Amino acid sequence: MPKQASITIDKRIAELLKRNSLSITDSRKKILQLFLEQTGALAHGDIEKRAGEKFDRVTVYRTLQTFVDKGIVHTIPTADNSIRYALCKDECSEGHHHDHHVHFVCSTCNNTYCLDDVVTPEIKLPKGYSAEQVEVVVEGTCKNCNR
Amino acid sequence: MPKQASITIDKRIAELLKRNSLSITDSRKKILQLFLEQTGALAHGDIEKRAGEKFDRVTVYRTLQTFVDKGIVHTIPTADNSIRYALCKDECSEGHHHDHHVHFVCSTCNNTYCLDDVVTPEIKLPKGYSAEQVEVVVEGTCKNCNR
DNA sequence: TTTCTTTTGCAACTATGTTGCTTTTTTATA
DNA sequence: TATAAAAAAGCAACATAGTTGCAAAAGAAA
Repeated sequence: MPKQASITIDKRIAELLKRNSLSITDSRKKILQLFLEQTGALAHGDIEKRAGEKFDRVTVYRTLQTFVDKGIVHTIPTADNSIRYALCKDECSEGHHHDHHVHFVCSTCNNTYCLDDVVTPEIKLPKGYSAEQVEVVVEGTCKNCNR
Repeated sequence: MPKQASITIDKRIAELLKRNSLSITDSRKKILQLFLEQTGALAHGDIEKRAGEKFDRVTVYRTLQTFVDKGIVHTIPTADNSIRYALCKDECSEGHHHDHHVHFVCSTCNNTYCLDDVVTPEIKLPKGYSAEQVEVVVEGTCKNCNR
């Protein structure tokens, strides 16, 4: 990786953390880097592994929780009961996620993607029910695996 | 409960198990009864509690897994990472779930419902992606809690 | 009833997630 | 840039969730 690029990413990360009044620490930098380096979503386990056993499990849990609280990442529910995390777009703010896109789980490569351009549809509910949030998870084959 | 009604339910349960070539056992009967007795979905923990500590944890896990495999119940992913189970409608068969309805989680009473009459919408995916299944979970306030 | 098959319960284990507390790191400020 | 206050990390211990192998028990079939 060229030095220039990593400086840029470092700056981006530092700004992101400052904007959310979070201390700039190794674990937070590393975990954010993992998210920036890749397109898909990450499960807690992925992060633990990819961080190279450098951080305590508890630190990873707490860091992810902090990121969710601050609106930096959002969670994606999946059928296999393993929460995945993905970076939020800019519209998310503390305590208020605007996560109106569809999520896609590839059954071949098992990656999870945010389809940021696919908005969740309106759901017409029966009388008496009112919706606060709509989660759509599509399972299928992704771009790469379909080739 | 009138005796007549419970005989009917017992018969229904026995038939359901036979149809799926499953032995008729206490735990299976009891767990199916829990599902039939209530409108919402059940999490593993709910079942363990409501079965009155009569069965081993392992038995409950295995029973639920068997029911999922046979297409008797289906799972509902939720944002809090706790899989919930609900009875399938008749169209489901072994190894092949036809679970095209929307699920609703009430943020007040925390119950999960199958909205059998609300079908999942078509999702237009970006080029290269193909869908096998679409899961829609709506969070909001249910009929009872909105009153 | 007896035999064969299926299911259960138990024990032990792995994985996942949480909490309290101490030490270390970061930040703000002098 | 040294230092005090605040925040975060690490550790230990615990709690919950889920899995596996195996022997005992229950169900099905004859």
